[in-house]
Amino acid sequence: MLSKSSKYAIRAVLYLALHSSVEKKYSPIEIADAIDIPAPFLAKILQSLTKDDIISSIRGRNGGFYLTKKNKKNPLILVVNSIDGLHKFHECLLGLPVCSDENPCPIHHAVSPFKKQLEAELSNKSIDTLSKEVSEGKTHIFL
Amino acid sequence: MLSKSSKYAIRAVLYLALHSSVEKKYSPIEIADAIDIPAPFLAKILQSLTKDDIISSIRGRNGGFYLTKKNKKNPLILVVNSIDGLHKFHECLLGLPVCSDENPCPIHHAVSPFKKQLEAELSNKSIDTLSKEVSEGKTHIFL
DNA sequence: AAAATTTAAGATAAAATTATCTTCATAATT
DNA sequence: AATTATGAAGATAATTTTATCTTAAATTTT
Ligand code: FES
Ligand code: FES
Repeated sequence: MLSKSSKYAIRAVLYLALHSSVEKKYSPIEIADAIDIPAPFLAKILQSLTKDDIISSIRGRNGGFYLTKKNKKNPLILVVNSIDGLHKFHECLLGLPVCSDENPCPIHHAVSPFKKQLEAELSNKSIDTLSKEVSEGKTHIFL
Repeated sequence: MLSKSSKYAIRAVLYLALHSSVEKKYSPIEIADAIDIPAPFLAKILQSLTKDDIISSIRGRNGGFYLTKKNKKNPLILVVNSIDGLHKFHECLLGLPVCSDENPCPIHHAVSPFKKQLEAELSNKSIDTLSKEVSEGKTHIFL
């Protein structure tokens, strides 16, 4: 469903939402260590998210990746969209060329409501909101 | 979520459930043509399912793949289990090492019920039942 | 017994995804 | 201006998944 890149990205962005600010920036290595994912791969992902203006970065000494207040107001689905594309949420789980209530595959009815709910969840909740759930200990981005 | 192999397998098994019997067997090429997937790849998948006794085959002239009545009584999840393994249904969608209500990731609550329902659907409905829905035109295995 | 047809098995290849490395540009500090 | 720390960009590599091919074994028909 989600690529490994998207998974890493979501966790990294939430990590930045929790800990970073314009004053406190993070290197890919710091983030990767914290959430236990490969650092050079994460670096690539962060670059790509920066290009799409979903996270922020400053290079040079004392530089790093961080989230502005504006960044934190975005819904998390921007991250998935930037990396995997939204079509991931609209594809048939059995690989049929279209997924619709009109031409459902045998598992469409079990699957479709949840694809919609997951997409809605990621679209409606801001990065900020989701990161607060993490800081409150309700959810986790590493174990 | 499901590998391409599993997707192809599910559709091919349902195709066999619909059309095959001990008297009427199908070659990988016939099935692949019918549901529009690559034939040599499907052949491998069918071999593997045969080894796990989920479908039946007879080789030599007039041979082919088919489903016995017993085969049709099995739940479809056997197919997924044989190819991908059931862990697919128990993994965290964000890649955390465990997925549990105790240590949920930020999207666990949106996702977990869906995984359970899908697994239940595939476990409770037999191949026979699901193929009947296809024959009644309620669902589709190709478009 | 020979020929024809079909699955089984294993080797190989292509493509996509995941991961790493190396060099360059940029910014702050000294 | 030189040094140092950092992200950006692009090349490369490893791994996994997907796909194909080739040969062998089995079964029926002739
Ligand atoms: S048609 Fe297969 S999931 Fe909707
Ligand atoms: S913990 Fe992530 S889906 Fe359950």
